[in-house]
Amino acid sequence: METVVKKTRKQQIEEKATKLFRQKGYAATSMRDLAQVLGIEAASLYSHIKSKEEILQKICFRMADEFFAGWKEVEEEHGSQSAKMEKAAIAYIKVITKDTDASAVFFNEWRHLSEPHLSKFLKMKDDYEGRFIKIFKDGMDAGEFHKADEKFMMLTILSSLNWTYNWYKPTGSLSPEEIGKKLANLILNGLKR
Amino acid sequence: METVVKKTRKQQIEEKATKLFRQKGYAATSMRDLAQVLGIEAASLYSHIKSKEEILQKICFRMADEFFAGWKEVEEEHGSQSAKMEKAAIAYIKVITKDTDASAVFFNEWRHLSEPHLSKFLKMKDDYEGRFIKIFKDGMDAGEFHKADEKFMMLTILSSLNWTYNWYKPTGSLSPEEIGKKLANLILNGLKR
DNA sequence: AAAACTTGCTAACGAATGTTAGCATACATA
DNA sequence: TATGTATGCTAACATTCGTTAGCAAGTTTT
Repeated sequence: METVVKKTRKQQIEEKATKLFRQKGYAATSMRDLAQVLGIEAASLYSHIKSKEEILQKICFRMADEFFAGWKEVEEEHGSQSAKMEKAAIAYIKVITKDTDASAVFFNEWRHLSEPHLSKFLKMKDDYEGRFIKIFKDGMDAGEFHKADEKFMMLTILSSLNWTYNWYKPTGSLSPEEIGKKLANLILNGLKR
Repeated sequence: METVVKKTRKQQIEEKATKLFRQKGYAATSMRDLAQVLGIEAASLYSHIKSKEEILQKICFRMADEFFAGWKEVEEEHGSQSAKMEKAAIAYIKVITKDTDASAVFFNEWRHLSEPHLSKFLKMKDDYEGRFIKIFKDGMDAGEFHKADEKFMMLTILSSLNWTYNWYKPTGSLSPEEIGKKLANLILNGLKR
């Protein structure tokens, strides 16, 4: 006997909007596009939401919150920086794979946020990236990693992790944990054998 | 004595459009925005271009052509797959860093191409990615690389390379060649020492 | 000097945009 | 039974969109 969780209309709107924002981009998605997918009129959307941008804000900040929540697991790791790195990758990939549509919007559409939301968003992004940088820095200081520009490292590695939303399929052979492990391993040990 | 190359109005339009498409996205950039940057009326643009999308097409396919042209250098390399990999990374980064604005548009705005341009574009993208995949496959077959999913590899590595348009500054300390080398090295040998 | 090309303008077009006002119906709660 | 809440409609709004028509002036080529 399955429990059917009743989704509010507002939730349905946000879900469909997320899909559309990913497919066509935020700016190219009209409220009439969105309404059509739901089988209602565009004006009816406004019984449930305040504005188009409100939906984007919800998506972006919910994702941001989840990334920060995922970092808890990283903080519990007190071993090597490599181990920390792996934990971070796994936590990150878990969040992305849970909702690839929302991830795509998070990564690509945040620039359409208006102030002050945009500034708040960018501050959170900086904060998060800083945590990654610290792992590299600590690893280098401890002699565990090659000496290198840690910002360069962070950008390179985060870009690999970020990209997973583009190809991850829940039906694929790799679980999110496995993907995180493999990516961390590739980054730490390289391609060569 | 410097030689001033005269730019046609059409070239100026394409340059400014590239910048705007990168900043605001294709869909969110209006012809009036573009005209304003150039100090003319929106309607005047049409003395030089056929449509808004024509500009996007120019940008996307010029970049694609440059990536393919850069592959010539890779084909001249007949050493190890690692050496080939490095050549490919360098060629790739050279193209990206030559015009980061156009690169950003190339990577993020191609979905706004209409048919049949979209299909042509995707076919070129597939072709190019296939060439990268082959390096990994050959490297694995030759026992030079760890055994792994080569498509996974390609996606991971290309995403790192692609991302450079986001942070490269011509005034920075690293030349495009150096960046390509460093990235290839990071990928091949990993972070660990 | 004539023709062609470049560059720009004003005015306007039809379509699409996000959003509001005002109203109606069903359903759950008091 | 009365009331609030969720859900939806039609009609319309002001604005913006990409684009075209028609014209004019300056510059280059013939």
